[in-house]
Amino acid sequence: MTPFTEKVIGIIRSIPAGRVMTYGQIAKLAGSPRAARQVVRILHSMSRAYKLPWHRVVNAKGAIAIQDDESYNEQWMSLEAEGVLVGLHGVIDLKKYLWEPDGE
DNA sequence: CTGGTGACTTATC
DNA sequence: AGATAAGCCACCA
Repeated sequence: MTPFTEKVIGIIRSIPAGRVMTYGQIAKLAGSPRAARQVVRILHSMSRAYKLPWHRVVNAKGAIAIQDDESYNEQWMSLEAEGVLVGLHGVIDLKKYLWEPDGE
């Protein structure tokens, strides 16, 4: 367990319902602006153990990044359930839903 | 230990 | 604007 991991977990846990964050933002807030991959790995790895809202994390385009259809569908449903309108391509309107902790 | 990969991002061409 | 390269670091073979 590294400090980076703990930060990432804390950041993801702080994402309010109905809002999303990008991997890049999380990585930057955690201390490594280009460590988006680690965020992904941590998320994938810890979401199950820490009950993290991984469905509130999307890529830089504001789209669902998952490759697995089942998980993709699960994220889609979770977002819709929180009031986030997801496009048919899994694209989310970042201008509306992107949560910036600094601008909170 | 070495090497390759990944639910990604940003900068350059 | 689409394609390429480099960066990041944990995990698995």
